[in-house]
Amino acid sequence: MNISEVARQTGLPPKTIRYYEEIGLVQPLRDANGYRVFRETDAHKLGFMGRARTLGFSIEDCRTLLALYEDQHRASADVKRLAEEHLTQIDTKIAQLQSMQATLRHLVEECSGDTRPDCPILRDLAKD
Amino acid sequence: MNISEVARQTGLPPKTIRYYEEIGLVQPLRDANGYRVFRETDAHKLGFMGRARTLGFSIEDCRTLLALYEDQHRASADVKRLAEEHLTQIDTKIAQLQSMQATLRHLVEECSGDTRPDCPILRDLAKD
DNA sequence: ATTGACCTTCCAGTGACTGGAAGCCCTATT
DNA sequence: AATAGGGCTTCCAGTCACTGGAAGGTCAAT
Repeated sequence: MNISEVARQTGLPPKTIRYYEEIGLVQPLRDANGYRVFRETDAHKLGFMGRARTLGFSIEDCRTLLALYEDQHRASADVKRLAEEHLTQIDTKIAQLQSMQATLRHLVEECSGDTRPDCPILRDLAKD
Repeated sequence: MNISEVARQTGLPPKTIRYYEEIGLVQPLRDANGYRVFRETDAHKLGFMGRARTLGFSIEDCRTLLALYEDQHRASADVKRLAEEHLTQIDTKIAQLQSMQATLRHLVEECSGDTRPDCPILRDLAKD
């Protein structure tokens, strides 16, 4: 399977797949012409990566998750802990964004948004 | 005013302040010994930057906001538009994170988190 | 033989810092 | 006067996860 076919199957861009090879996440074979040859297992790993990335896991977390996936003797507790830590980070991030959202929404509502220079948004940013 | 004093006043790390000078956001004076000398206006600009960054505006947006702030003839509509666009991006980001959060929360709940290898999180990531 | 779509590698850039090394400057103490 | 410490300077490299682009080899069809 060539890179574009794996890209189609996984939804990952070829560039990203090459990058994942570079950082050691997959080791496709090579054809006589130098082209990468992906096995089913490679494609599967890359699909796994793609879904884990979609859930916001970092590359290093994904690496760990892949290793756990491939370890028959893993404890689900290890997976769960990783997921819970990540979930906590997501919660934190959402809270931060919601705080920005609330402030900004309020300021935007206050702003007349006409041709006059007076603006509560700038006033807020310029406050001491 | 030396850099550490401005850092204290604005809450920005000295490194960040030097970086902001490097990209042309402030132009502090220089003392005979080469030390940066910040005026009140510099400190004020940096405080403005800090608050705008806290609201999640990109550096380029901050640059625009600063220019609008300094333009006596600005229209508040320009400020409002920028803020609204940014708000939309925040909304989008929150929605994405909430989607991750929901999926992950569900998976974490399903996972027994014990010593057995069976794990719905990995099953989900490995699905076709 | 040529076209055009693949594939390859390598290098640079993104955003917004952050860490660290090497070295000058200032003040206070010995 | 020498030294210790802290603060200041510049410059370089690293972060994260790609992404864009250049230069060039390969393949299938015309």
